[in-house]
Amino acid sequence: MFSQTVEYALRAIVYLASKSPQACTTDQIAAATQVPKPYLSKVLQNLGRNDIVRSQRGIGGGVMLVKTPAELTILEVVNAVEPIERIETCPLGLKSHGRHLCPLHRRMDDALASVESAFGSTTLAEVLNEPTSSPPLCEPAASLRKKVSGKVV
Amino acid sequence: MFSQTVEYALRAIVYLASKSPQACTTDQIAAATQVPKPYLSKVLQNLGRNDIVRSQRGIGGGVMLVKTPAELTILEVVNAVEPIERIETCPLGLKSHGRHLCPLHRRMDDALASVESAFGSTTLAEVLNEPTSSPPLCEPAASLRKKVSGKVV
DNA sequence: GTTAAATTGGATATTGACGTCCTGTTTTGT
DNA sequence: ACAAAACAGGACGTCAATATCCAATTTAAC
Repeated sequence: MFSQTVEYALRAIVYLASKSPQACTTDQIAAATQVPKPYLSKVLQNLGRNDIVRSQRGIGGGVMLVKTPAELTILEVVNAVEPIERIETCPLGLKSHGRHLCPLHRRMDDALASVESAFGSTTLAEVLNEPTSSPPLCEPAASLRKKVSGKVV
Repeated sequence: MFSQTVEYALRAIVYLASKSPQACTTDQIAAATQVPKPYLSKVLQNLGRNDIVRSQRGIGGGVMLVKTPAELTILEVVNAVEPIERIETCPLGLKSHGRHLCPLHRRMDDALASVESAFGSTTLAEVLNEPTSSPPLCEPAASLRKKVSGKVV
């Protein structure tokens, strides 16, 4: 139900949030999130155009969050790469229904609303700070440092 | 977020439920639901293979629901054409996470679960019987009969 | 200034979703 | 038996999502 692109974008943002406000290179993010690097760069470009991340070219450059993890919600990220399209009007174009959805589309839109609400009320900070035995993107005990192209960060 | 195919399948099933236990032709359903007829026939074939509908060839034949509208949930229809895939294990394949999802995927799966739950607890009968000013698939006042290829049913 | 690091953008596969069309098969009514 | 109604299935076309690759551009460090 969620596209691969959404999954990739969220992984990248979670990683960036964990490093925030530091900038990270596409290589770093790709290694940590297991997203194909060439495609990740497209996803990050997209996130850049939608003002979720900011990028800096050249040596020492990379990508960083525009907002703080506490200010950024999952919904903003999802809507940047693949907007959740609520059902506003009757998909059959029945004029008389107007803004009033039929019971079927009412329920479909309710489902969309619940997803939107859940994602909109969760910040990246909440995701990162939640006490858990499974920290996002990494093995609980072992650090990922060794895996990141031998470069210790 | 919901595919076109899911939308089409649900429209067709709602229509069939409204005529249940009568059989309807693909032409009838296509006209009432505004789904392209050739594609609708594929969707209905699919619903047939998944035992949601049963079809009868020849004159007077058509497609009908296998269950009664009261026994059939929206979820069953959705899962027949495009199963809601819950996130069971860590998409990054982190062994140590095992069945325990990280906070990010926990929240994504929670969203899926809420959709699954909402769809699973709603029967077609409930959709049809809900008091509303916008009955499913048709204009509130005018009947659709005149539109259905001139054949009064 | 030159070089190396890093993103940007364009061009190009590949795959599945969406959609169409045609032929074959089953069934009913005459 | 024949004709018409109706679904079944395969072949095909189109387009967007996914993914890759390469050349161009920016930037920091020496």
